[in-house]
Amino acid sequence: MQAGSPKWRRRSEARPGEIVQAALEVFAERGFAAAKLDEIARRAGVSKGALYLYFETKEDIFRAVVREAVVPNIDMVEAMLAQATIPFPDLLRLALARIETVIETTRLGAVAKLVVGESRNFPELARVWHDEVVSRMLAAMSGALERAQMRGEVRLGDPRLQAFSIMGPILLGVIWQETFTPVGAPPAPLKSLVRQHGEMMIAGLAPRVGDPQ
Amino acid sequence: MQAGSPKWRRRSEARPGEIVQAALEVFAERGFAAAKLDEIARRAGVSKGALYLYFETKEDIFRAVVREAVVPNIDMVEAMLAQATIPFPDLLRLALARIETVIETTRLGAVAKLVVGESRNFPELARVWHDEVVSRMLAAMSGALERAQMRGEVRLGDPRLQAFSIMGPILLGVIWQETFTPVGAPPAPLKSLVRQHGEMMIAGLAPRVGDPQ
DNA sequence: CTATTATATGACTCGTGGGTCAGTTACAGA
DNA sequence: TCTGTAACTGACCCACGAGTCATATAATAG
Repeated sequence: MQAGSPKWRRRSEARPGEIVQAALEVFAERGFAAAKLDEIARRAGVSKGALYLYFETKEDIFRAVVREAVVPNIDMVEAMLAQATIPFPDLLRLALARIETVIETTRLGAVAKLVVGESRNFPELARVWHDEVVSRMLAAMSGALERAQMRGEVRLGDPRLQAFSIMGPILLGVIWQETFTPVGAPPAPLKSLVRQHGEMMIAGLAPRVGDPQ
Repeated sequence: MQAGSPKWRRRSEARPGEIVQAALEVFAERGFAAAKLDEIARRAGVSKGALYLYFETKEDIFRAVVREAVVPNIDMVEAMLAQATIPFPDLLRLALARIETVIETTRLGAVAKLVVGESRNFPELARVWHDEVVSRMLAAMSGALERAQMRGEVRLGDPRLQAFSIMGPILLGVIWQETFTPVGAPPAPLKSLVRQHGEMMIAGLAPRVGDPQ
């Protein structure tokens, strides 16, 4: 054994983050049940035992993945949608572009698919995802729509349902990409999908002639 | 032991269907990995060994579930969308109403969620679902849109992307119902969602003034 | 009634992987 | 250099559940 290179190093600061990062990859690739702790440990560059220095259980690691990987990205979009000074069509175009960027630069899609797939077995996780991600996004979007309705920029209707109409195709695109493209389906071109959908929604949401203020 | 009531009966005709039915329930509740063959057997009223008289493996049962539970419903919607004589807005309203009925009267939503969740571990299953369900639905919808564009009833644009815009919110509604409603989120009112989304899409798809034929 | 066979049982095997822990190593402080 | 201890290892344990098979029973034919 060479004296110069230690077998391992003590790095208690950096470990948790590295483990979460490795776990994100493995969970995204295999799903919760099929992800093996040995593989997470290997990719994080530690032994399996080391995982238990920082996390209680496999489920605990899963929770950390969801919280750390996603929640930070939501604040940004939320803040953007809260801006009241921009005409709705422009606001929608901006928000959609931002969402598109987040999807393309993070593993958000994979995590979303993961949460949906495992929600039955981990209801608490579904609750976290709902409260900290989906619900906030939907509330921000509904809020913007409601204000736009009051200004007469958007036709009257349940703003929550309108928000569903806006967000739905994006979810479909993400799920398509994560689920069907890997098995040979033609890819869902997220960029043009978001753009065309946005323009269609702007047209579909435009107030009808003769609508009351 | 009483002579009058046999411990079990030979019912080789009815078994496979009963097993598939039971498996659908258990898979929908637990996901593939967490579903136990013992429980499927119990709900089907047989022993675990009997499952292997009719199916090779657990995966085999999963496949049978997907094929039997869903595929028959697709033909109907596909045929409806192929009708060329109806003005597009009416056609869309009819098709959406039909889809809504299928979702409400079958476990299609649960199976969809299941396939999405397990697609990484069972790519062949994702392929079956894509080829026999999603792709066909999308093709039927795109076809109707393309014909409507040629008749000048719908604004020009990539019909496949327009189909994504139409189908996306429905998927979102279904996933919402299967994922978040069980953990305390407000339900996604599928009926009104579909209706409002349909009207919005009809408005958003209407040809712009001055568009070429 | 008896023999035969298809159908069904349930105790069993065995691979797998989450979780444990006795021992090892890095490193800080004296 | 010599501890003390926090950080880390990896062989091990054991619960779990998919899949097997020797045995048992229902149905059927002769």
